[in-house]
Amino acid sequence: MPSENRDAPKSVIRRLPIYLRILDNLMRNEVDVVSSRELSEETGFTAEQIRKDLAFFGAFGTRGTGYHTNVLRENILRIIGLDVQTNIIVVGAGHLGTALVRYNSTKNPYVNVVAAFDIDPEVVGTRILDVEVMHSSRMKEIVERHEVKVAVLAVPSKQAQAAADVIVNSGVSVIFNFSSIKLQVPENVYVHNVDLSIELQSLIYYANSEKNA
Amino acid sequence: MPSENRDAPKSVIRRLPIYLRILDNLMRNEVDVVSSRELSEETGFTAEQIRKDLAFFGAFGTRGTGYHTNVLRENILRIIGLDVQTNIIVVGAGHLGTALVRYNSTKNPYVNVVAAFDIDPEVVGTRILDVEVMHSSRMKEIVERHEVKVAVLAVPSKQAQAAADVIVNSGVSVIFNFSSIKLQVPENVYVHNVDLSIELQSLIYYANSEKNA
DNA sequence: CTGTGTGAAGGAGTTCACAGCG
DNA sequence: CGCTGTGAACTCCTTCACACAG
Repeated sequence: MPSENRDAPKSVIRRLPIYLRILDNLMRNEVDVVSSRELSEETGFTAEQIRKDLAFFGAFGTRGTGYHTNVLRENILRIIGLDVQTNIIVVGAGHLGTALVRYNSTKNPYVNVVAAFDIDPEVVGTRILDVEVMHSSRMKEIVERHEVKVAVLAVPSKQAQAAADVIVNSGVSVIFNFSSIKLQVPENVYVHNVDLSIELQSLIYYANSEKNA
Repeated sequence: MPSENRDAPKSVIRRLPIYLRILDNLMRNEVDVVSSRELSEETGFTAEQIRKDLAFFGAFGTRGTGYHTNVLRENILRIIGLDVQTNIIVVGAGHLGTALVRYNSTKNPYVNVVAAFDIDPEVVGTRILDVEVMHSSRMKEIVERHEVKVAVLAVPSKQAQAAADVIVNSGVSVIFNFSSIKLQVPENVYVHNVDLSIELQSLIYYANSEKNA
């Protein structure tokens, strides 16, 4: 019986929140039990893969029946660490940063945006929804007070490394980086890059190879 | 000698635009030649992997020397299909959509945002930078006139499937989807999903497993 | 003698096939 | 029987090791 000891494949961790969203929906519709086959239809992943993913962390299902929606949901919440509200900050209150504050405040359950940061006096002191935009010099104070775990980084590339340094110095160990530079960070800091230009450019390859129907 | 016949691994296609950006920088700095080792230092990928990626499409390098920056750049542009400007549209002119229009207009070379679309009378007729926000009913006309290849979809989840239907009907075959639902599209349409909630949630797993230094 | 191009070996993740429990 | 849990086979990609061209 495998447990949470062996470190989980990244691919599995990426899929867990997808299962979670479906389970949230099923809960709302008061569906008590769900099979890997049904999850397969919702997600597009194969049923075997879903069973393997879930079995990696333990045996949550009932043979012959399926998975109890709430049991599975609780377990996934616990595995990811979403059973307690997670505090995050957004660094950079430009257009993208602002959109990300709004997005995570309204569309992302389980996370709480405690503050946004910028260095532009024009925006410091303003609010995005009910989130205050503070000067970056206050980051450490806020991170410590709210035990912030994750920083979303959305500043222009030229300022990205400096902003990352401030983030690391504040004690945050996970950075969700939207800038297009490779951040230099200590080993114990985990950086996840999403580069929208790069992703769009690689899509163009597929747009151009669409000769076949 | 492998050529562009065998269909390229997705992993390779994802990395090509990263090489491209570095080559653009080298061109600006008038660096004529670059080795796989130097590209490795910039990207974090191993030198062998970079050579394999590039060799997949042909032998662009010079043994004992490295790659000629401009030759390699031209080849990558041609492989991806960025040697001609690519026209895209952004569907949804809310906060995220607006940020994406701005982002791609200013930060993404090689692509041209020809229009944004929405159905809210409040925003139809306004401009984001110099990009006009049009009613979705005009999408087909614009797509045909400008031979639009890619649509960026950033509307609320509830409207996402309807918007995707309009996009598909307009003749666009590649959708960059920021909504959190699984779009139902014909087989010949390629959908690339980026779900910011999901990605952030999976990051929280790593934030919580950071016990080790 | 340097750095590319590439077969061979290795590793990670997915699919298959089925044993086993409710 | 039905659906989960899981070893085994397989596929895809990465790393290794080295031949070979400039």
